[in-house]
Amino acid sequence: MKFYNSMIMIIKKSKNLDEIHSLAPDFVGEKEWFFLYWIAYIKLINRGRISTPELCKIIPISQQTISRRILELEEKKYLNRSAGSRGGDLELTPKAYVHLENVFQNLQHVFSSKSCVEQFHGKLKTGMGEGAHYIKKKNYLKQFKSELGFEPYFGTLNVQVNPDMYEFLNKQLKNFKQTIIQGFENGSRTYGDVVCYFVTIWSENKPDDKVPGALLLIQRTSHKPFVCEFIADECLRDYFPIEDDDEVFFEFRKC
Amino acid sequence: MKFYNSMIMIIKKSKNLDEIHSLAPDFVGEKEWFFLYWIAYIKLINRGRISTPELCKIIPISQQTISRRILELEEKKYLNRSAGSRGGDLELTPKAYVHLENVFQNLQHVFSSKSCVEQFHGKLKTGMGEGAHYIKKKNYLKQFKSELGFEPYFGTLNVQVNPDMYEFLNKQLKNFKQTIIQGFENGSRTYGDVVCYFVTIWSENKPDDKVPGALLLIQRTSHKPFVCEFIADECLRDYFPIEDDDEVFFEFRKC
DNA sequence: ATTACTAGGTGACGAGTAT
DNA sequence: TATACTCGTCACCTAGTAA
Repeated sequence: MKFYNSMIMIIKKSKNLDEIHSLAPDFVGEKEWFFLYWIAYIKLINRGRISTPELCKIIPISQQTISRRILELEEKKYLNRSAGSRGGDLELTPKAYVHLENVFQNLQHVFSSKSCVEQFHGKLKTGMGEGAHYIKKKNYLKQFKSELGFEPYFGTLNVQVNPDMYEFLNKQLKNFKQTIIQGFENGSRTYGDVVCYFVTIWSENKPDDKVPGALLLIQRTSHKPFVCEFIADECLRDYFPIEDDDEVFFEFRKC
Repeated sequence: MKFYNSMIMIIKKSKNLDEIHSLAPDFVGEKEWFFLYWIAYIKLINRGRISTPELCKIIPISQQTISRRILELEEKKYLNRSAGSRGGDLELTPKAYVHLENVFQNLQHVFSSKSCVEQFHGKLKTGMGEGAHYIKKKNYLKQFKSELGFEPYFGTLNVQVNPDMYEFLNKQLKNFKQTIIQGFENGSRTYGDVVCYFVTIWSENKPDDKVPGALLLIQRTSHKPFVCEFIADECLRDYFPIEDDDEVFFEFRKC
């Protein structure tokens, strides 16, 4: 239980108002925390005085509420307004930074634990055959076999994931096990490196039949955003079987 | 302006409700963000199913509101509840992690900018003379002179800062310029290393007369928490002059 | 211009309770 | 046990406006 304490800077509300004040005269709620966060961030880029109408343009609350919130937080010693009225220079106290830092540290834990999202999914789409074009090259093929442990089927499985998932996936990629297939030159054309991530793939049809494969990041292709290309040692379309717009699931294999 | 965008995941409210829904059907407010944050953190330590009454013990909101919030966030595709009712296993979607990560990244900016708090202050207190005891040792004295550029006055200035400031100061210390004075043995006793941070010190009396000095972290002393010991090349008590409980200000010299 | 007070309307919270 | 509904209350937010 004490483990949770650092996370919760908001003491559980009680029916008795006096009790709140004796327990937490400097109570900070969600809204107040965000206000401090906004101010801290704004101070990074805009040092100096900011008026409440200016803040109002940036922060999604009204000028009146901003004014009230500043007064409250000043009262509770989270803010100092060095200059008098007329665009006073807001400053967060160390007390405020301690609150921001608590959340920051917890978020560090969240994002440093690699597997905060374990499964990804998307819809099967028909690719342009670009991926297949690459895979067929003997030079790549040899490396696939040695690096991935299988000789891939001559075609890629194109899975379109939603933008948020794609964004998150991209940011998390660095945490996952990868291998790089070296590029090469073939007369006139240059074939770039291919980054492969080790994944397992499955479909709704056979949720317990997870097939090992690889997610490819072909460096030089202009592959559409939000589409991931996968390879495996057989034709997954036939294996599962699946068709366009069917849901495809995948997860990264542990390092 | 576009610089601000990543910070604001809460679209400014509008009078027209329809407008909100067309602009941001998946609006996440402060409370909702914190809810996702709490769930993310709880999932780190307690993988598996959690019931709403259990969450209620941890999160400072009622079971009813937790239930309602889960439904809302499920509706907006921030949460998935894999199992049916009866303690369903909550899971954040990548969309939710993107929101958490935005705030996380902004906090990284806040805390990586070294000088988010520039000035510290506290009240002058009379020390136990422990600091002075150390400074008098010739072995330390020599090093102070070479490392700090001055021969310190035979006594430390003890400044008591409030707990929040002390906590924040401690966490931020690693960002500041320091030098280590090597410890030594003197027959029976061992004198530990002393970490010195380069600071400037001033008082309310002479706000423009900032005196260079050093903040000492004497490794082996059991110096009271929340008290910082400073040295300078003269007796600061007489120089300013200041007495017990007077406010003393200090800031770290830039690297 | 700015800050901040008052007043009024609304949305959110939690108690009680059905399922 | 659990989840989630209804409903009364209240806190909070914004508009208007004073200073």
